[in-house]
Amino acid sequence: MGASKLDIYTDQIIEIAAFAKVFAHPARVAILQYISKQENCICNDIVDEIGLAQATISQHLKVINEAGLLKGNFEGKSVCYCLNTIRFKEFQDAFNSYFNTTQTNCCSI
Amino acid sequence: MGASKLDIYTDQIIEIAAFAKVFAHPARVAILQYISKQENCICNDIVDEIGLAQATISQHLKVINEAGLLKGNFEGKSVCYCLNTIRFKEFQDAFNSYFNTTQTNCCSI
DNA sequence: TCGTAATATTGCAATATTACGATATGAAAT
DNA sequence: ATTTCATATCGTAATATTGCAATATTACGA
Repeated sequence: MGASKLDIYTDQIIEIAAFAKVFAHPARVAILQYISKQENCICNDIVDEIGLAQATISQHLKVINEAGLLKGNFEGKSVCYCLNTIRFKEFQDAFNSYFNTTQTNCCSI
Repeated sequence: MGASKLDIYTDQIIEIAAFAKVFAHPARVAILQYISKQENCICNDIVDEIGLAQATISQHLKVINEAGLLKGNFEGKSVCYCLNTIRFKEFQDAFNSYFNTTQTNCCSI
């Protein structure tokens, strides 16, 4: 096979995995970090910064956008991609919620 | 292609991506959650709980273990896998550190 | 020692991801 | 209107991941 069996997991677990997937590639981690630092973030800047082809960056941006992590002006020549900080905080909260409820020790070795 | 270009990223970014990859599959998220709840966690219990084949679970456990997230008794018939809470906390701290330094807003749309 | 129970490894098929060149699109400038 | 610039999409090749059956390993008990 190769496809994930999604029907056997709870919604919370699927959400965490989906969130983690966004960060599971260094290009996307780097892109998010870069976007948060810039006043005006257009794709070509990111291309120069990260060192991947424009098509590849655009593809990663799509993944980030589909996760709801972008906002801004998507039209015209001077696109301004920005981090959706509210959504970003949702990610952080979901991770922390998962981490904080998954720390019980089961044995003392 | 298909392989990641790792040489163009900082160590922090590669670490975050590697950490996220562990959680990027619902089976591993579920396994970690399950392990943390049990007194004695042996693989067969997990197989029954998660609903994947024993070989598949074992494979996911290997990924989790290679990330340093397991500890316990790995020998004999009655293995006891436990969550390495110290390492787990390292993951949480790395994520939070990344999240907290990546929240600056770049435009006000 | 032999069998058994529990877990790991191997090999393979199906699918997903990553990367990039080529091309399309869309808005602004000329 | 045409060109230009910035970004998106398409097509495709390379690689990675997921899942499982079959088999190997390993420790314990009879």
